[in-house]
Amino acid sequence: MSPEPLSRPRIVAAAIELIEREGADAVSMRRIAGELGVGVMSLYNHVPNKAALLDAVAETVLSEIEFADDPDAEWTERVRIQARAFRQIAHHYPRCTMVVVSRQLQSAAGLLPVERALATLRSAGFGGEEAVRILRTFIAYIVGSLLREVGVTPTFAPVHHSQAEIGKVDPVLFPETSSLAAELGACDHEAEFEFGLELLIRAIAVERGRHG
Amino acid sequence: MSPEPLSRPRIVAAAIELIEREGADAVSMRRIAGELGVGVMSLYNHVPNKAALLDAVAETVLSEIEFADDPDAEWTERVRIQARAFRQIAHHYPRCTMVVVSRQLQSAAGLLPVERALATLRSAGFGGEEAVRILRTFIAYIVGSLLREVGVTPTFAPVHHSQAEIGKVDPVLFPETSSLAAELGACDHEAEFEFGLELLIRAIAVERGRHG
DNA sequence: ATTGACGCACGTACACCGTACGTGCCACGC
DNA sequence: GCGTGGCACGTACGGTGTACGTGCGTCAAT
Repeated sequence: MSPEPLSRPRIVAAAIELIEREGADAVSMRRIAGELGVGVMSLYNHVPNKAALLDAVAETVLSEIEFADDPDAEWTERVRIQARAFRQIAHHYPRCTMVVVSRQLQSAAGLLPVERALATLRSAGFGGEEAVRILRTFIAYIVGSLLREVGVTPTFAPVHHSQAEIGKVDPVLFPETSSLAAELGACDHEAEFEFGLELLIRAIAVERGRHG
Repeated sequence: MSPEPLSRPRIVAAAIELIEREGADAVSMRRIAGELGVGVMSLYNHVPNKAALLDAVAETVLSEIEFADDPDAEWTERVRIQARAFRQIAHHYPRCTMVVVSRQLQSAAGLLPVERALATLRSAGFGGEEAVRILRTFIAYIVGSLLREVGVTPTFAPVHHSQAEIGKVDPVLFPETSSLAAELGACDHEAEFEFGLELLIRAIAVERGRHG
């Protein structure tokens, strides 16, 4: 079937493709082996186990985000760009997003965005402790936004049917929720993301103005 | 073993206890049945399947968060309190947090916090669309924070060993990361959470002052 | 050229998983 | 007294991750 030799990158690529095509639940070692036209146990010559394979998936996805950093730009613009770069994950690999977010990796791929962000913040004049704090705040916001965007978090990212679903809430028990059904049922993820991002950036800008 | 009759709440409680004791991966229908001293298939008389059981777990955990809302307080304080209430989850049910966050539920338990938050924001004078936007921003931040807190997100919530781990990063490839190893290795989750929360609340307060 | 070792694809086997289905008990309404 | 329905339970099937053994191809040293 495939003349090229089995290899770790080929296995990871097959896993990513499978996740995007059929969802993370569909991933099994047998399934991946099938995709590659290969025996199941052959995979274990290149990957120690399934958990490590999923880590590799996360790492690969993470390493593919494209940073277009301009060191001469305002730090606010640089932060914006880095945050948006992260959000690309949800676009390029929507079904992998949960995998990426739900495993913690201490590999280089996971560290590089951290390094960039810290460098940006430090060069903007923030202290070390401050930079770490700000970074953590942004990551929390970004991770939470991605989860909503890929439809995993309970706040009405319309999974394409919720328009109908949402009308069902009892208007006397949940007056606000039901009167805002239209707004809750629709979600322009990009606008939503930008809104919170801008909010955070502005808040941090005034923070910096106050004591530094 | 247990004279009390099997029931859905007893099953859910056993599942929660098991998750907290051994982690979400340890959950299996057989395992839960074992905990209850009961045959596996008996569970299916009360719960349609495992996914529904996990939904029930999420719903139960969510329904146990305690809101101490004071309708007379400033909206900023009310938002603070509601956000902190959510964070209780990570304290009371740390290992369940991922389960809660990773399933979207449209049940009453999931809707009640939404309703409360919307009511608070509307009564503070925000428009409908605005309120929904702000709510989504807060939820993104809170969810992201919880994930970091329960040690699932790749930004160095010290899993209790990372102090050692973190020293390992190459100082020439990752100068900032390695020079800030101490700050990255430690994390006062409460302070961290409060920092971002305050940032968001202040930002929204000025937002409101500007056009409404 | 022969042999040895090693890398790697693969099959088999095992323990565990979710759950469809059938069986039997027991407590209730008629 | 008798049906009936709810519920606990056992068995069984198709799926999972992976430990282990086997055999083949290639390359190194003799």
